[in-house]
Amino acid sequence: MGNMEPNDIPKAYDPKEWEQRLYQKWEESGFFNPDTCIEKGVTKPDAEPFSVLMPPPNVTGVLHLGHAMENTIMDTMTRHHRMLGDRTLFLPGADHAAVATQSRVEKNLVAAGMTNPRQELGREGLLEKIREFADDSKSTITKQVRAMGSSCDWSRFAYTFDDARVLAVNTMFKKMYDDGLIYKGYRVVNWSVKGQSTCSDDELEHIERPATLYTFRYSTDFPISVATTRPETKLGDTAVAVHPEDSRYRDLIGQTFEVEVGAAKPLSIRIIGDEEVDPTFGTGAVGVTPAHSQTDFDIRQRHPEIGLVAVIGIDGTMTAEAGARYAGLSVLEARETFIAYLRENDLLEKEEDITQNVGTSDRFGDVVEVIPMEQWFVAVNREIPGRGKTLKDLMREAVTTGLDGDPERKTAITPERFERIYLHWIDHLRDWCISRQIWWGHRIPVWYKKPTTDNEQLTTSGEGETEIYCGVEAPDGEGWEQDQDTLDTWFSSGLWTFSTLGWPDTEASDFKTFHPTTFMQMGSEIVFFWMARMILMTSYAIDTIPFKTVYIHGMLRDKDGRKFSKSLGNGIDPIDVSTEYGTDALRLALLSDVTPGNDSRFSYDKVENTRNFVNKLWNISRYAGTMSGPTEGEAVPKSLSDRFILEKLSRITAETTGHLAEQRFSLAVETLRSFTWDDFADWYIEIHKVERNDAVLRHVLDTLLRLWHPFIPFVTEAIRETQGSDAFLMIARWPEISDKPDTDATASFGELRTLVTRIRNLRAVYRIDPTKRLTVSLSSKDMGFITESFPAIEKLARVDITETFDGAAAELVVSDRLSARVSLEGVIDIVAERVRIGKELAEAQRYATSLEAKLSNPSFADRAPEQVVVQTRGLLEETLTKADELRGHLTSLSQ
RNA sequence: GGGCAAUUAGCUCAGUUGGUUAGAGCACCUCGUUUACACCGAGGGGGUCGGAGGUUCGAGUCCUCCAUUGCCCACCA
Repeated sequence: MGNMEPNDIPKAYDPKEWEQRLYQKWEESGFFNPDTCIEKGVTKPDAEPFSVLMPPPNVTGVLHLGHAMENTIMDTMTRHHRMLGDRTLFLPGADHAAVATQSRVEKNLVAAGMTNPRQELGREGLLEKIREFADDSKSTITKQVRAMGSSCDWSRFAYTFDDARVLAVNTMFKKMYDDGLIYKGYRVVNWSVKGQSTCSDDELEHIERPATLYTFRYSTDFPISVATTRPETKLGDTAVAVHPEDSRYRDLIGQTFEVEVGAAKPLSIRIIGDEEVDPTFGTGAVGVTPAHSQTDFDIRQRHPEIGLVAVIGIDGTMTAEAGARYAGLSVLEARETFIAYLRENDLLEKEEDITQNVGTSDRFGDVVEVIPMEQWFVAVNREIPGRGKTLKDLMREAVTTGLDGDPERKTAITPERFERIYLHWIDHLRDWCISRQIWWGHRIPVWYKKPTTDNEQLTTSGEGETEIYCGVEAPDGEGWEQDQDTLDTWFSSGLWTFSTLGWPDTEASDFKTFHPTTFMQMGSEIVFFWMARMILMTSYAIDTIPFKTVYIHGMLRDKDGRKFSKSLGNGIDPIDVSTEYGTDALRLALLSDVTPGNDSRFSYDKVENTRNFVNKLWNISRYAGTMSGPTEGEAVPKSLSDRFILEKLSRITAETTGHLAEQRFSLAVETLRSFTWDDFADWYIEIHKVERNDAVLRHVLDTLLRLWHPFIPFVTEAIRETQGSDAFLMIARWPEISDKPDTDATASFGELRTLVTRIRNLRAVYRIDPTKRLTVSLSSKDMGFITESFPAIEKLARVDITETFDGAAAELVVSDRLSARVSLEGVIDIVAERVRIGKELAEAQRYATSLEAKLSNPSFADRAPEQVVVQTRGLLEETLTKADELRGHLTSLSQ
């Protein structure tokens, strides 16, 4: 496109005219790909690498505003670093999201009329359905990410479930298996009856609900009463735990009671002493159900002599172990039956209504049962062979001292407080159950070979006759059958920063160049799921950190502070917003008023505001487009306002650069916005209309477009194009920071600004006809600093500046060196003006008094730093001078 | 029960290491058909920075306690 004439350019920026086309041009240019940037000479081959991995969105559906915010953060960082000349990679991807996706597809199938999709379709059939859904959703997602303007390298797109990632997952599994860090064990796990699968502790959502706390005795001759909210599980009790020092029960410790509870066979309850029991709570005794309680299972680890009886089965009904009377009943039916039994036999001592938190499956929604099963686990407390440390140790080191005390291998967390939260979480971390019984996911790379059945002796002997093989690929030979289970989706997510870069090939060029990655961002709700697992996997397998910096953001809420949710129906599709207001406006709105780690609100008011800003920038460029003459030229300052705008520009360049380096996105946006609108548009451009220093105006605009580009890539690139440039702004260089401050210009221009504002204020106060030009005379000890700006002042304040004049006038004291007389002959009455000046004088006197008080305090002079004292003294002098002048004016007005 | 945040103008929020008389956007009031922009311009009103103590020459900023709201963790059986 050629250089557009200013009147060819529409008055309002229309995002629809530009966004798709610009994105396509960017993408086709290949500059999203760091290798292309080097080939085309945009980036030096030895440039510093910068890499950021997109947290892969789940292929469960469409993206929401939260994703839009994340993409904006990542893309802003990416574009900034690309402009800094770094070898920049923003790698996109998608997550197969095991449970989440399968449960979504199953729900859809049920809604479409199926009763039990797993049965009706079988493993392969269901997987096929899920694959179709995932592919569909993947393409929607990538379209949305493009629409957000994300400058990611699509040629490197990674999927957590593609061949390269399967290789990484299996390699990692085998490595951990060989190191004894992955084991198969019979332990209690969280079991979702509805989903027919395990879930990890972190996949539980604790929901508060009312419950009844029953206090009862197992039988009349049992010496201790215990309390529970889950009476039906008491059929699996094998012990009662008391505090070892509790005088009430101390003598009973070690005894075993056979108690008849109306089930098939009596319970065998042993009294044990355990430090964890709180003797002051309830009866001071705990009925121990090792099979159906995580903490009780832990008690059994400490007291292996007690039994383990599972009374709830995987279908959520009572087992035969619970006794004939209960077997087959649902837990609720069993509860009622057991309570009825206790009542009949006068064993129930107390019923209390309490609220309790129950763990529910965050995917399937049902209350999770704790059930003992054989599952695969990652051992977090086991020493890693040859390293003398556990996985937990590594996870701690990575964010505190750095791995092995090496600060180069330390991850910095923003905001810092999440470091403490993370460490606290590690303290409570148990072995991680990684096996799932769902089908959509990485199949556990373990194969079993049963012995040949003609040897009857072996089969019945029940001893280690099954061969086990763990490997990256299936073993050779006949008769091997792969483990039916799949892996927790976070297992593959944990490898994300390196499985995407070529690992396990540690010689892969991407891996060597871009790992550890530079920057990561994520929502606070995912820190434990994901950040912790990435750190675990990376420190274990590669002995380094996954990323150098992680920025944690809060949750995006609606304008009333509510979460966005399907059930509330308050969801907003980012694409709708960007279609209506433009992607740039959306991006700005998502970064505004946000502080790290805290939730933020999204409202259409905000987007409207940012849209208006984008339009303002557009019109600034339209104004610049009205200038004639060559676009090149040294930006030589010729006036005070030139010096001011250049000085301020270099200052905000430094500030913006600093804010970006510290991920203070909101401050960066605010800095740029305020400069663009308040300084550049409202003052400098208005002055340019009389001073016409085109070179400076163009220089400022050009620099400003670069500074804005990482935040609002589309409109800035569009402006670049209307200017007739054929070089992408996307690969332009980030502005240099100048190191020669011109602070004098800032102060002097401030006085000019105050002068103009004061005159405008006079007009408003006295309701002076806006079209009437006023006469003004200026006086100063040193007029030199402002004379060059007379035309500007005359235009901005609509005045004519003269030497002196007679007649009624308002006296304005601008500073200690500049004051003005504004002719008000026949415009205002003297009395009103005296009142106005009187007010101003009173204010100055009040301020002077407070400054004097401060200075006369002896300890202020003693203890405050020299600079502060001098500054305060200067302020006082200025204020006193001003007060003097005002007093003079007041006197002259009364004559 | 433990931990972590938040509490600043009517609303939504900034305020980097304690240092000029606390800011922005929206909303509000007054004025304006100035040739970049009404998705605009000019001017203005509005806050004892949740409460109470404390440290300091000086506190929105640091400490203690309290209140309210939110989040995270935790199977008081």
